[in-house]
Amino acid sequence: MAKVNSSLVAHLPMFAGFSATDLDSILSEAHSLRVAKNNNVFEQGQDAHSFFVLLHGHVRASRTTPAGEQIVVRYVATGETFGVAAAMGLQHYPATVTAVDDSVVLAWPSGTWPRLVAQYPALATNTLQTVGARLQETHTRVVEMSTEQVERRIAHALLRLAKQSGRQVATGVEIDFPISRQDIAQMTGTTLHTVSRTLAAWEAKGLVEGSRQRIVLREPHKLFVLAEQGSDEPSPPGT
Amino acid sequence: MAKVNSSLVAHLPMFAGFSATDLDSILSEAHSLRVAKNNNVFEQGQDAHSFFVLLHGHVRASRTTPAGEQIVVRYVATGETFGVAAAMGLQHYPATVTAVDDSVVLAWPSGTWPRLVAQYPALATNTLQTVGARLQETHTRVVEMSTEQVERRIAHALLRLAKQSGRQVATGVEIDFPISRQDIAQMTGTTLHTVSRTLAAWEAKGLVEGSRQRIVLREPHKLFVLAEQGSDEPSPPGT
DNA sequence: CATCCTTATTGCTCCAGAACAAATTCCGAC
DNA sequence: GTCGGAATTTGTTCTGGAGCAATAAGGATG
Repeated sequence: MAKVNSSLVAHLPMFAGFSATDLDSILSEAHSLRVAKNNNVFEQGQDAHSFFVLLHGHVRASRTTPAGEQIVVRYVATGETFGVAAAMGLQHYPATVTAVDDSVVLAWPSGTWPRLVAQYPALATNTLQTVGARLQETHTRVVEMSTEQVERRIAHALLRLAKQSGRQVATGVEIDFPISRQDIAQMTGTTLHTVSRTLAAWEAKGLVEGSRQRIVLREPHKLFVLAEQGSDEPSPPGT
Repeated sequence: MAKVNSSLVAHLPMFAGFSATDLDSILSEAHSLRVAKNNNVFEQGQDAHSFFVLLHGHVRASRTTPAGEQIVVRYVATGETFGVAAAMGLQHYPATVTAVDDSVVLAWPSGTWPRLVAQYPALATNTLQTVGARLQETHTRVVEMSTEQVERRIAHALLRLAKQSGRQVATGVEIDFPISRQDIAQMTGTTLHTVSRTLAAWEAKGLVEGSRQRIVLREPHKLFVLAEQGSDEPSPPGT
């Protein structure tokens, strides 16, 4: 089994408050795994055999409806936990996780969770915080979908992606993994057509630049203003 | 301080796996509190001073956007936990919780959480499961909002409410607390106008009956079919 | 470098449902 | 029982963005 250096993961929220010895012990139960771009780490409905930490790369969690439509649940950045279905009491994975770039994950068999938690209770509280934060984000998304129109939702989604996985480049902040118009549509509850049109309009205004599977935010601040108040709205007086 | 009988809460998911002695010890840190209909238990943005279990009644959690629009995050039924912001690492409540009926809650100061968890680690794992389940529900809601049209979303929302807090009555299943068209609109991301029209149409078909703040599902099964496949769609062949 | 396939762009039509606008009904308070 | 505010219903108009239909532009493959 590949040996993982505890210093690589010591700073992750999942392992906050653990000594190097504890960490080594926890890591000894895990194995690391390469997942090539466009391959699934696991699939929706499968038995939740393992839980994971993403060491390198980017993966996407998505759900498929009975009718076959997909929506993107979230993108997972390096260092984040995913697939903790078993800890949440689920027998099966509620979503499919796919590598959007060549990625490396650390995997623990779900069976080890109860024992690890019994021995290191902080694992449970750390995970609770992570899951809690995700719940808040998802509520925010529900609020946005309920109250904002498409343009602002797309702006919010891009800003969030840039914050989570943005990379400074010459012309602005680039989203650091391949992402299609379709993906953005599935994150914002719209169609790839509308996303394409919206980005084209922004590109004409110099707010973003993009090409196939690539987006650079040239003017994050202007995008932020647009996300917060919409493109026309004559800034509320008295506020 | 009002004494709470441990047998009242022993069966709740929050306290699964606790002995009567443990329970008494945990309960000794809590106090119970009456909240009259239409009063808030706490408000969005306030310091997260306590966490709660609902002993009696019904409360609603809602979020307000900067622009002043409200959306309903969820309804809490008897026995459920709410306000566990502190356990999730939040300083402030992310939503406002309002009693929709005269209610009784059990409250623990947030400061007791770390100590309780240290002493009773199962509290953390139980809470993790609860929060995890809520995350899944919220994802389901996102999926619905992304892929279904209004009529089906309303049907799903009603069925969920009926499942959670339905009461058998002569003509069907009644939702066991006052809920307005506006509330349903805020749960499904639409307007009260559209909800009113939709319910009126269903009432004409005998699917539901309703009056001010009251809804009875007369034909839950038909509503279910509608929720799953829409009102027209000619049942997919070969499936 | 020719072919194929995936992704992206763009024009056009159409409609679900939002927005606006009144009425109307119900309930609690005095 | 009358008054006043909140909840609901219902009619009408309007539009954001979905749906449909091509076309174009990249990348990958052999």
